[in-house]
Amino acid sequence: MKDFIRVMKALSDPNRVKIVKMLQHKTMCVCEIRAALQIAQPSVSKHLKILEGAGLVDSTKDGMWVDYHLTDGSRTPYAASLLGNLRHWLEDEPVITETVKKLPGIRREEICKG
Amino acid sequence: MKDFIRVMKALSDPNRVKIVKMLQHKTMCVCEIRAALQIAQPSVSKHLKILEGAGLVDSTKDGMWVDYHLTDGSRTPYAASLLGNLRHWLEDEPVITETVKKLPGIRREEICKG
DNA sequence: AAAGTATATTCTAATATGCGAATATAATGG
DNA sequence: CCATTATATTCGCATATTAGAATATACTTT
Repeated sequence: MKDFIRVMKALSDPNRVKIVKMLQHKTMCVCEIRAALQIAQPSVSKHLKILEGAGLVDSTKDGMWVDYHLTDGSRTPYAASLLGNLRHWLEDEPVITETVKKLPGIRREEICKG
Repeated sequence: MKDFIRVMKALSDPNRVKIVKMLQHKTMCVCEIRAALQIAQPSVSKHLKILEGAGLVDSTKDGMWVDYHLTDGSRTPYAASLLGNLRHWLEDEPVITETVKKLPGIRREEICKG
């Protein structure tokens, strides 16, 4: 039950859903996500921690950066199922398509340092 | 997005998940649900309203009683998918099996009037 | 109509959540 | 070691959520 609730709660916030949808396109570091969502860096870190706790995303250290990427959902069937469904769900949602449209223009070398 | 978030939020509360799992077994009125969950009646009504708003449950008036039952999920693909998955998810969860075990002993003719 | 029962709504308190500023930690480069 | 940059954590505030008591509404029965 705890695992299920954690996944539901993690996906109950629009910013976290946007993060998942963005990570479907590419691995991103915190400041790239921050630039895409236009919210404060600590907020991004906290959202990522919640997504990580639910087994939806995972992180890899890359020098100064921390790369966040979707998991394969192996931790819980709930994470696996939702991640699978979210591949096609919300694809036509304006808020999502607009966010995804920004992604090619967001590269850490240019965006960060600020 | 709104519809998706509504379904996730609706299923982010243990009592509401229990309600869904109980309704998989039978249609129930408010006071039956109240007896099964051991929470106040207004709390049950509010949980049901949230589940209804998410397209997960529906209600039918039956004289003095209001029967609540699961929907067919036709309102949103999110409701449909989650209702389908919840048919098998959490089946072995202790909190759920114990709640479901009570159901045969809970009948409105005996439980209500209190 | 009046009384009784089931459900919904309102109100208030306790807790949880989301946000950003300030601060702490970790890694890189001079 | 010191400065810089990326990320994490802490803190305080505003809002949302959940719970139950009190109240309102709807239906049934007499």
